[in-house]
Amino acid sequence: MNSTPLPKALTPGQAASRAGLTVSALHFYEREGLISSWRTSGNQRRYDRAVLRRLGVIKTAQNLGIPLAEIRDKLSALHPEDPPSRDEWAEVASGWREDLSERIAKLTRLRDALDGCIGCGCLSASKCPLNNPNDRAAQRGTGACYVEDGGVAREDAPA
Amino acid sequence: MNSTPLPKALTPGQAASRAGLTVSALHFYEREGLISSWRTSGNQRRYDRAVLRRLGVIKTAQNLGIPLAEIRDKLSALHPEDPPSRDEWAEVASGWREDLSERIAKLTRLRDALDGCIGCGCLSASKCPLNNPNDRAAQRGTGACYVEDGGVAREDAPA
DNA sequence: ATGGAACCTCAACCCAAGTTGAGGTCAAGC
DNA sequence: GCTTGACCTCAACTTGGGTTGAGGTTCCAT
Repeated sequence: MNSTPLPKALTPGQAASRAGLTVSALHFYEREGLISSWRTSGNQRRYDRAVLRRLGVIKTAQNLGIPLAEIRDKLSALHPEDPPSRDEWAEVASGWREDLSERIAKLTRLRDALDGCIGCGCLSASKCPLNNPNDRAAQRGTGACYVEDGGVAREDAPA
Repeated sequence: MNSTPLPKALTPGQAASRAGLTVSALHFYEREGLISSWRTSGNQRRYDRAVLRRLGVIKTAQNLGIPLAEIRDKLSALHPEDPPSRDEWAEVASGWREDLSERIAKLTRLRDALDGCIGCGCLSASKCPLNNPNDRAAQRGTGACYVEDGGVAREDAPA
């Protein structure tokens, strides 16, 4: 049962092309502790097939905008090595999902604000929720950062 | 009507704090051609109040994830100096809006894929649309990049 | 047994978007 | 008239996510 047609190990080139990455990126990830490999007698890297899963997770998370350092942490929290259990993965993925949802919500708020502004030529008007050209925001702490975390255009309720 | 309480020019410190930025960022933006200033007899920068609008646009666009170089291009296409017309602004903003919508759509697709995966413990399964652990993607050109532009989980239709 | 592809290490470089620091000037209040 | 804080320039540094290149080795097919 060990004579499967699937090779047990991947060379760097195979791993890279299958993962849609470059070999240098693989080296980089290894240096950064995101993946691991072993060496042949000739000092060449070999990757377990499971590395493809890991690389998939890494790419996905990067797509989500998660920095590598956090990916590494989550990944290493998951398991010292080898396949994560469903529960472990679910927990990590749920965290990322929340993250994602927040980012979607933020972008959506931005888009709504932008929609309003497109119609109203708001940029030069005095009440643009994106923009605040009129200094009133200066009263609210440092900077007129309406569009930062948590909401756009909360210009009402100054009290 | 010219004795308004509003000062006609802003010092770097004022501009920075009103815009919610640092003075060094203002310098940087000026070097990069995103904003402009004039100098006092003592070589200190002064900013027109309109710079706050510009900085607002810049921050907004950055929030949208637009790189400074593109912001600069759009901004300079708008007008050599001074207030953009409503139409000009509308055009730029519409472009950004589309951009934003695309990004929202992409993140939403990702989230949906992630949702599926959380439920199914997919990471270790062989058909994860986020992840593609099973090498089949290697058949489709370079790399198993399901989650890139245009869709997630197009694993069907291999022909 | 040899030529070329794929691999190795290590250091240097790249980009964006700024920040930090040194060394010097300007402006305002007491 | 001096101190203090805001300002000036210029160069170097930072972080993140890698890429590029030099110089050398290994593997595989012919």
